[in-house]
Amino acid sequence: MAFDEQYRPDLIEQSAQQFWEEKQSFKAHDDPSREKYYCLSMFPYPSGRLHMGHVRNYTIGDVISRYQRMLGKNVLQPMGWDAFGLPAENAAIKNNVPPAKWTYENIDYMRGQLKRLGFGYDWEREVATCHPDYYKWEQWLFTKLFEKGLVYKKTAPVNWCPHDMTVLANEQVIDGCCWRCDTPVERKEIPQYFMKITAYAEELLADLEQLPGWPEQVRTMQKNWIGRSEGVELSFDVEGEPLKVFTTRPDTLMGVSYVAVAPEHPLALRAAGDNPSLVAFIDKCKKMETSEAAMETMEKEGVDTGLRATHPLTGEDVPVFAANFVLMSYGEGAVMAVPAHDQRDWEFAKKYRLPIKQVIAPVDQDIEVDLNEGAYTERGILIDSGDFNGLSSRQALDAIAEHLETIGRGGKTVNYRLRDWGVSRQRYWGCPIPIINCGNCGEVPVPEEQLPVVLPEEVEFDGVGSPIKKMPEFYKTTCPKCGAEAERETDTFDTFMESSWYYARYTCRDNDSAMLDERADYWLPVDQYIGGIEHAILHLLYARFYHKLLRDQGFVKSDEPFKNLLTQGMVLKDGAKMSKSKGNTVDPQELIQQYGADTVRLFTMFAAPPEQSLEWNDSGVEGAHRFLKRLWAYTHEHKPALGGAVEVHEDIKDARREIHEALQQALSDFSRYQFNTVVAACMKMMNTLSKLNGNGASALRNEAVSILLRLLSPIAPHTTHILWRELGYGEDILTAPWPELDEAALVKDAIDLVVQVNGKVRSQISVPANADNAAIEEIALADGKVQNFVEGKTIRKIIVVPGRLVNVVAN
RNA sequence: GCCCGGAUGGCGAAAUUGGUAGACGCAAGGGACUUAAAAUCCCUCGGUGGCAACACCGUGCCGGUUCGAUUCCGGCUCCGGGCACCA
Repeated sequence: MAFDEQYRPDLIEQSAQQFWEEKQSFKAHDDPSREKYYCLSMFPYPSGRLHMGHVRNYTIGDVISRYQRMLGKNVLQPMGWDAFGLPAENAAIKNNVPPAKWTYENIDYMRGQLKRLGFGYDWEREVATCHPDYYKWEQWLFTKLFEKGLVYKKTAPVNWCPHDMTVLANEQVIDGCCWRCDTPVERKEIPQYFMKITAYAEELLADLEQLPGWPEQVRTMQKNWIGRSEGVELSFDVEGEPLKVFTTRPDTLMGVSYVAVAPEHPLALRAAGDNPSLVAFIDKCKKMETSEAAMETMEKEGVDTGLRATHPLTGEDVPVFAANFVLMSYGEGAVMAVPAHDQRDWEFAKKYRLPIKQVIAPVDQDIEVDLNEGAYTERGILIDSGDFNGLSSRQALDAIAEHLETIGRGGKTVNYRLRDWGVSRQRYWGCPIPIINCGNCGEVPVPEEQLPVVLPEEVEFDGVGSPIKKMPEFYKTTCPKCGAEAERETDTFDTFMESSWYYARYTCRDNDSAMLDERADYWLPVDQYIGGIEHAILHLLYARFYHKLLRDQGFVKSDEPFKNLLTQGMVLKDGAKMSKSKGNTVDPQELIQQYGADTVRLFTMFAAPPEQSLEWNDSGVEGAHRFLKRLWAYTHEHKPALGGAVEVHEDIKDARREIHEALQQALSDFSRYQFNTVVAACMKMMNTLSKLNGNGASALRNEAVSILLRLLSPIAPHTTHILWRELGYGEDILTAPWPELDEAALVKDAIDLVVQVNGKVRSQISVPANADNAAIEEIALADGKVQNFVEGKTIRKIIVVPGRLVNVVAN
């Protein structure tokens, strides 16, 4: 294209993209002889159009990919679609279009948007999780895990709308009611499949230590989520049967004044038979939402079941309550309560007038314990605890655990907050669970040769239940074991299943005979994973779990899928996360049309550091565009004369130092992925260039423009691609070497220092670059302003921070 | 409720290891160019007082450590994310 005087992003970007397309610039080669770099951004749900969160995520990923490529790495940057999910079903009802059609159309549109933004993806590796070629292998792995015993079935609660007769997602429950018909939602226990993630709890926790490239906050969140706690499991005796409880405070065992069980605990259900108030309470608990947030914020209530539990050590009887705060899914669904030493138990005991018995006294005898004000929750010394009196809490843990073990009533154990992963969904638009239910053989996994179990895409979708549950042609089949008539499972998988292994499938998505092959071990682990902080726990934990499953299946050797993690901050608008459901999205399409992809990319990188949340504001885009126009106009007007070494003439010495100082900042900020200040450094460079004149200006201009274009190329790849060629620097900036700093350019003859008196800035001095501390102190004290401030005072100390400041302490 | 973050000019932000708070940009005001406008270029730009030199105050709030704190420690406030079926 002609080197137009006008900056024309539409033409520039089309031309650059065509060049990359023809050269297949971003096709990744499986070349074990080269050092690889796998850069992955979390794939999008194809909701219809890109939003600014996507643009930010994918720009960060693309900048890193292009940067690593210029450092010489063999880069893989793929893209795909997390294509199953609830929104497609909602759209299907709203627009009367089948979920598959809606999804594939969205994918086509959004792919076009990603291409328009110039992201360097290897599109040959694109995956869509709703395609049978993809989910076949997920089904296959599930059957293998079923055979290994890592999958099991049990009943678990779902949100149930009794009016629509349908299962609701937590998101579809608004203030305890159905979002469509406003009917109060109920809990319903139904059989569902679970993956034994708890079998990997210890490893998932321990391996967090292997992830120094992850943000500390994410590792902390995962650690807390897994929630390992060491304690004691012990059993009370209820009507001759053991009732197991777990406690992290066995030292308080002698202070138990009641035991509480979950409302759906078998004991509570049994006791309810002849107790109307208990029946009413259990019924009331069934009306609760299933989300933890709802459970934890509601008022703590309970009802005496009338049962008595015999204390394992004292033999005393204490009441058994059914309580709404006890979770059936955590531990054994039962807890012992010590009101004197646990605040929640204390509040409950006050409410129901239960005894509060102190058994722990503070080590420091000056501390007063007032159990009328609240529980004493610190550790201390045991009192009123029989044989254990006088022991410290720590000693008591061992002593009591040992004693329980001797009498066969319990012992030390480890408990996790982490629960097994329920993967059944009673929805249509998901991957069918590959199980056949046979009257003779029970649950039978679908044999490999019959996979995939394909989800029918041509369906009537009315929103009342999943259409495949009403399609005999789908669910009627024969048992693979005995040949009898049998029915397929009609539930589908949680969509987190698909997003837990897509990163691995990109490495070999053309393999139609195996889930993964040896290419996975070349590319994996992912060197840099980039995505929203909202995925800090669930998605990232499931993907880590899956990686270990894949490893144990022999597909990969690494223990962890993502070596480095960058959690992108959210793009907010009006103080809240931009999302379709909140209706506060900004459509990047208009901005791209008005300013071009490079402006949108540049502004997105400039607006905030990647990890910080970004409050969206349209103004400011203009500034990024102005910068690119300036760059274009400048290089058009001063086409640098190529060749020849830089002659460091006195006229341009300061300018060259400024250029290299900016380069130094840019190089360092690139390496720590802080792109906003990379852009700032480039702008500074441009400012220096605009003022450049005098002897040697032309050669410096040549050097500086070449540096600037290369620094900017990962961020604004189209503009820099065209300029690199038009100015004659080379054929393809993608293959240019990364710029290098000239340390000699940074050298200064004199250094400006700030002089403080008692920590307040009072003056500035200039000292020779080679001055020692004594000389600096002398110059500082000789300064007139400093003398004014120290007059009449005694100088106590002088602190010299080389290259920065002098602080004179005087009083 | 529990876990994890965040808060700096009118706005987005910078300050890499405790060392000049506000780099870079936006907006605003003033000026140049122009018949005019746009574009572009130049100047000013945290607050208060002052003609000025300069002084005092200032990084959500209260307190602490230090010669020196946006940065470290203790206690709050407000906002955001997650809480297992949104993805």
